[in-house]
Amino acid sequence: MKRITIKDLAQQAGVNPSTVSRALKDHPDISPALRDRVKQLAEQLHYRPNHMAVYLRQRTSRLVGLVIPEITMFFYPSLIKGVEQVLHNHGFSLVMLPSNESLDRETENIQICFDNDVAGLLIAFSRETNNTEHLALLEEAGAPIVMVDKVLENSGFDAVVLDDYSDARAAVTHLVATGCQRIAGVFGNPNMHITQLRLKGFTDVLKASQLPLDPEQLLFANDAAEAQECVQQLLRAPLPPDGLFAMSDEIITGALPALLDSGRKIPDDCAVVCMSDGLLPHFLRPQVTFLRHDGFALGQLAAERLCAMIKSGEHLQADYQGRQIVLEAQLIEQETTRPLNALALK
Amino acid sequence: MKRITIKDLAQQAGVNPSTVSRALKDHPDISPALRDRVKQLAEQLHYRPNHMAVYLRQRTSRLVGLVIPEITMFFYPSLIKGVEQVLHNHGFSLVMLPSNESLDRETENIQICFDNDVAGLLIAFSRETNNTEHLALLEEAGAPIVMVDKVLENSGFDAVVLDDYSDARAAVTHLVATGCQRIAGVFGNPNMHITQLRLKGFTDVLKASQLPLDPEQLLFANDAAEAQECVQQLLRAPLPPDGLFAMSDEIITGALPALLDSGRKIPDDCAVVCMSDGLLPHFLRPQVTFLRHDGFALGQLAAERLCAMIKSGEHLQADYQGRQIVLEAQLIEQETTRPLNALALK
DNA sequence: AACCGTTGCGCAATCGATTTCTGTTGATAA
DNA sequence: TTATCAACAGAAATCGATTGCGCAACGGTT
Repeated sequence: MKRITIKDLAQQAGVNPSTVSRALKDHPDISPALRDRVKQLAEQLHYRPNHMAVYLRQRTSRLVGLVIPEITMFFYPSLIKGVEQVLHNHGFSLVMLPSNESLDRETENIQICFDNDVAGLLIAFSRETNNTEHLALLEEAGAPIVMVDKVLENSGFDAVVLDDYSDARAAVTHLVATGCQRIAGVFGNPNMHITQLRLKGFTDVLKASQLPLDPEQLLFANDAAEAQECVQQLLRAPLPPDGLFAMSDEIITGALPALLDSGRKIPDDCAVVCMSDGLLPHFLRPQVTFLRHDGFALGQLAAERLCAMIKSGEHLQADYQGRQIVLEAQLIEQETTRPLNALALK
Repeated sequence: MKRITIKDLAQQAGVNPSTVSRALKDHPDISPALRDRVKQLAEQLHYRPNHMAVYLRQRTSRLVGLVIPEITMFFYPSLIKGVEQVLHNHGFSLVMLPSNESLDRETENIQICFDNDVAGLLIAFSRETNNTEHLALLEEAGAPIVMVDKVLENSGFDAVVLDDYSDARAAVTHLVATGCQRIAGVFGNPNMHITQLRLKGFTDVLKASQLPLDPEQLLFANDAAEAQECVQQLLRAPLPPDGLFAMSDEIITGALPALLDSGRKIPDDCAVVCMSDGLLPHFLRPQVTFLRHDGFALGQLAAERLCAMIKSGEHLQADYQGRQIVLEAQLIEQETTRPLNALALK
């Protein structure tokens, strides 16, 4: 019940608390003999410094806030895992703060970070968020901030992202290359920056390929269930698609069952490609060709960057410019797209 | 950059810091006039009390530790979400501490909780854990502890669990009722208590039904990929199963593709049933009959119980006995098992 | 012998909020 | 008019760890 404090150690050792403090952190002022004696005593009594007291004194904790739009089974588990691993290696603990896709809640989460004197913040914005005003509180408090995955442009903060535009291009290009003529796209919430980028990648490829860009073939869904409905609707159209692009794990998880339920053969009736963390496609049947967006690696990168900033304090300089780190993706081909030489057969 | 403290308010208001403190928390000694003036000032200057200082003084934080074996896309996202929702409603923040299925790491996580003076702990044990000695540190510090999902028996701590034994029975019984004769089971790590309970449920039903219990039809897998291999192996046997029980989301995620890849028809060649959070089966094809284990509700229950303990302090009594809360599950029938009247047809 | 630098450690302030103990008003009752 | 008691607010201690400053003791220098 009773917690051992530095005073207890001091009393036991017959020295001043300040001396104990210095001994424990190898201050040169303390003689090796006393230092060892104190350390041994601390060991014996299972002394553990009270973080709260240290935080209070040093005005910063060993906590890092992770604010994400929502806790889902898609993508974020990987990201969280990557983040946590790196943070732990650097001696930080993770405070999980989901925003439930609400700006208000996101703002509140920032305040919680402030209240707890977090050493830094990792944030993926909700779909309601379109500026970074609510980060000012923490920024002014001197905490480093790294945006990850769902970011905003021109915010001045560091960003660790995927190349959403190019990666979407690559995915759609693959679909085009296999001979699709009417390609539909199912996207996440149109408010999100990553949706806009992926959508632009999608449309740019279709334009460049001189393929039809039917607005009715562009659908938006907030979750897997909505994506399922979207695709069902898509398939009822007089001219259904022969190629489908799914923007994310969440989308493909809804889209694929809808395709299968309609009795279509993949890829013969409709080829499919998506962007994915890479876990799910391994277990979906048929296995989907996808552009691998490694959430784990993204989380690691973001956390490493944040830890570097915490250590260096570089963000405190008046003229500090946020750095942007882009993680490369990888195309993983599966049987849901026709073989590339299908083109030659046409 | 500068943080507003209670001293700043005191200076501005021309009173003593202690008076400000009292005014802000509606102490009867403070006149309404002054109270309102101070509150307004606090509002104006965006005063936020420093949690660390409060923690230090009051010896308890608004942080709750959540220790789970691993961050995966299966089950835990739901659980975390449920936990977080309830904690947030009660004004607590969640510190995420994955153990990576390691007892050492789990022990370390407990220490981190102790160091941060958490108000309470929610824990799902790693598969290496078979006693609760490492919780003593926190217990002695007076923190309430609630075990959730992956628990140990006779530990004296509160437990919020599913009825693993009965639920497994129900699932297997359903399989038997639809006429399966050779039922195989794929389970998680055999070290886990929940595996043992579900395994016992499984075998008890087979025994009671006088069905063969071939040890080669009992397989254990640590993740979805291993489950996939297990089932592949199972299907190569001279007498392959006509019914399959998958213990969890993770298992079914590997098992189902293996079945499909073998070209089998479900349920005609092999009926399938699993235990699941209920999210995934909605998107798997074919849709699997499952016993729904609601992770979200489980997380909510556990967090509610913990918050109640934090408030009441009931766990501090010398003779406190941990309470057990069992969440009921629900059988969700799908096309992966034959219709029940198949029995009559035989 | 007077001086100086170094070593080794204690004193006390500090972080921000809370709380106990006091003390000072002003009002009311005697 | 004085005793008494609210109402109100300040001083100071407290939580645990850290740190600037001071200082004693000792060895070496001139």
